Amino acid sequence: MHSFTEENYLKTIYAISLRQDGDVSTNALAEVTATKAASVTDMLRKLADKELIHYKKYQGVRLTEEGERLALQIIRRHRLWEVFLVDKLGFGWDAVHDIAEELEHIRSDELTARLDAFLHYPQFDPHGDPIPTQTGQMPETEYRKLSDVNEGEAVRLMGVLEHSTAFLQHLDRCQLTLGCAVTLGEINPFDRSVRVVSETGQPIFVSHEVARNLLVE
Amino acid sequence: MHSFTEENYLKTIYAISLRQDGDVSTNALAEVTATKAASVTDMLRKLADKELIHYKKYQGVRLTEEGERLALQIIRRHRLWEVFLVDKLGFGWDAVHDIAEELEHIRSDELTARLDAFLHYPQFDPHGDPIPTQTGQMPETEYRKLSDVNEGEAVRLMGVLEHSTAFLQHLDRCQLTLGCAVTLGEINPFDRSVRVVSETGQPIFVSHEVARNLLVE
DNA sequence: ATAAAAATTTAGATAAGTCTAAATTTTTAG
DNA sequence: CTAAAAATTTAGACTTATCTAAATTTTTAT
Repeated sequence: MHSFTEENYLKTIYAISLRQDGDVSTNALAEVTATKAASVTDMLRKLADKELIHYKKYQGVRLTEEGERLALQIIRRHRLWEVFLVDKLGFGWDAVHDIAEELEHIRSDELTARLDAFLHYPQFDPHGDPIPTQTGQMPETEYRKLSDVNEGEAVRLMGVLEHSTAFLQHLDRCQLTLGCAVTLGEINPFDRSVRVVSETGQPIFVSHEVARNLLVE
Repeated sequence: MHSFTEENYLKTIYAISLRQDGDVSTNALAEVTATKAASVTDMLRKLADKELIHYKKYQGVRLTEEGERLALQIIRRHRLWEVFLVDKLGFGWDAVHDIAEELEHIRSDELTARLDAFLHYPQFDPHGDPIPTQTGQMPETEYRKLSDVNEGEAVRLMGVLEHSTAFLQHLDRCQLTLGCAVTLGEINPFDRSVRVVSETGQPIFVSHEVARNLLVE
């Protein structure tokens, strides 16, 4: 079987692949896993031996089919546990990442299936990220960034691109909750900040930095 | 902080201490942890350095106050997760031990407290074992073994001493469920097997081996 | 009381995952 | 196009938890 650490590398390779095209570099992995490039190289050799990644020295890596299957399994478990922590245990959406990071490594298909049923087969986690299916499909979403929406459009907040505690707590303070409907007011041409109006009619000022990290439909 | 492995040793030392008096031997630990005596010795030196156990070479070990506090914390988490797995996810009581063995190592006091509340502060796990309190007290129970009960007495099944899957499944097949009331019929003088009669009037034959591992009140 | 048996510890080795420092390859800029 | 910079890999070392084999201590049985 593969270790806790190997699972984290697979998950990280998948995550980096999503936000760029081409292969994933050693340095990018070192940064995200908070290790040194030399350590990453060692692990890549190991994952390549197990045929979980395609790896050519100096050329970066890409998951094999089996590697991607495993990565999606881990992400599925992570997101299901996040739903559990928020919906059932009442944690804030900004407080669940680290705990889910541990829970995701419990490799029991029956546990995952029962948890899924207990949560009524959720399709999205508390941050709006889609939950991969049992068969390893990542549901497609067609969300736009709030920063790409035009003045006057009415949209609904569906997810976040940034998952840091600081960002999520900022959204809480602004009353920007997933699922809430907002209408775009004028976009400030100087700093591209924007005023949005929530269902309750309350105006909320949103910086471009925040708008770039909010997904809407 | 202490490792996953150190936690398992503490838990094991506590468990062995309960079922014998005097200090716990290296060999006993090696057997339960499925390692070799030499490996146990190494770990004991380490736990002694951290002042989690009292250890004198060749003399066996005993938990310090801090060691016992940690052991009870781990056992508390283990048993709370077992309640979750059985009561909320619908696992059989014979199928939860291994999964709880992994969940117990997630060291978040907030997670444990919220799980406890979500489960409505259970006092016993699915096998009738008491759940240590948040402050590290192991609730006392005054159960007798079914093998010590006299003919004609009416008792209620409250727990098990043996936790193997095989034993628990045997009880399921006999319809011997925790909480069920039974009256003792005659004890066979030859093999000390006993006939018990359940609430429904159904007679159940119980070997001495089984009776020795059933706790009643 | 002492020799044999049992239990325990020590010594030295291994595997996983990490590190630093040095070497190598690839990329970039003039 | 080539030299410097950046990225990556290799070499050698460390830590944790384990092992086997040998040495030591304790217990047991005569």
